[in-house]
Amino acid sequence: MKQEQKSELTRQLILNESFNLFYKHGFKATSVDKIMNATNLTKGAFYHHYNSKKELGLAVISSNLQKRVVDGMITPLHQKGDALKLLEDIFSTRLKSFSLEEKQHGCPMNNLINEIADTEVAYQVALKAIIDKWTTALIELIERGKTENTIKKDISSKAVAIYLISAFEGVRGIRKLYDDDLILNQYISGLSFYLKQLRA
Amino acid sequence: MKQEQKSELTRQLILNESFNLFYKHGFKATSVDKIMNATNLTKGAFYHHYNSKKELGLAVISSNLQKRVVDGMITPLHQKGDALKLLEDIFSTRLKSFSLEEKQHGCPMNNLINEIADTEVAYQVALKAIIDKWTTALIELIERGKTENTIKKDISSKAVAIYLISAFEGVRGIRKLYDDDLILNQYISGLSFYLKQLRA
DNA sequence: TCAAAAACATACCGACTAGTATTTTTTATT
DNA sequence: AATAAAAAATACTAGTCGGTATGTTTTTGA
Repeated sequence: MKQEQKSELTRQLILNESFNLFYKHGFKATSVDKIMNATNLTKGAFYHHYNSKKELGLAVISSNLQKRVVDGMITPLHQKGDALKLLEDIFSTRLKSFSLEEKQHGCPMNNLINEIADTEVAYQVALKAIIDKWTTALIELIERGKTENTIKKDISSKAVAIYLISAFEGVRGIRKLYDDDLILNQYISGLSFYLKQLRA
Repeated sequence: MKQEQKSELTRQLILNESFNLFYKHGFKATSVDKIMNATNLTKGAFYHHYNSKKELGLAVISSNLQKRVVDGMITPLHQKGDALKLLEDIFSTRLKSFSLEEKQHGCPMNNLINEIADTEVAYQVALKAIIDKWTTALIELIERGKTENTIKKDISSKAVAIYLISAFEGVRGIRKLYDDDLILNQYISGLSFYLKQLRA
């Protein structure tokens, strides 16, 4: 195999195992040793491809984490159809589709935001980039709804976007405390009412 | 000084310094050594009063953390006056009143929820107790609004409570990513619209 | 084929971790 | 004042942490 390909493959392996371990045990609680143990490689390999754990954290955020949010929450926003219905579908369907593990461990992005965003500006910037992307896409869809006369024109698209994201990330944290989905159903019910009120 | 009083004073000192350090640097990143350094006492004193770091964590949650939420978000709910106005005041006023540090470091409870709630059932239970208290108090106020005909009767009080808490905790995390209050203003605007729609 | 470079392995470093064992100091009781 | 008990200090353990230095193996290009 070509050297470059092999390198890329190793980096991807490290990234994926890191993402999983960061998600399950948190960033600080996951050591480089544990990550490399999961890859069946050694520390020497790690520090050949990355200069520090911090650099790895940033790479996980801007590749794995970003892709996850884009695929799950942003790309679906570009579908055709009634804007409000789309919003309700995406936010509630995604929540319902989560595995038990994903419910217990919450949102990988929100976890990182709350664990490490206030320890390093670099983490802040990387995570902000994802939230900004998400916000922008939401605003676009809400604006479309306004031009199509399905969404009230006197509300702030950005305020709605922020409120939607906040509630979604918030409930994914709170769900960690419970061992059933009641709280998610309450959230969905609350979301549903909220979106209804936005209809023109 | 009486022995019992001194003991209690020391425990309080440890609890308060722990809360501050957990808040600023996270639970895992705060070692027992660092805590005891902040108290100007030694490790021997710590393990005389607490059996483990985990026990300390639980004590911080059910004393400092609980008190903070009760004082800041629950007790104010029992005031007289229009229920919806009360809700808007409490959720937005509190947000605006936060210091720069409190904006940068987010919500102490939400931080812990996202950092350690999925690592130990005991943490889950302790944190859940706070959220349940908060939810119950919110539901009571919303129910009062219904009986006073200021809040629509066909909405689920619990769903509204959960949605309010979720959005509040969510935005406190997201605010960490930014260095200004724009996001908070967007949230407040979103909240304001949401509450308006609940009015009977 | 051969040397340079890249990929990875091994062994190690000093700093830090939660927790323990033991001793000294302070307080309370008689 | 003597004694016991509580509070706190000191010194330590075995293990983990991120990171480095230096090997060995594999791949590459001439």
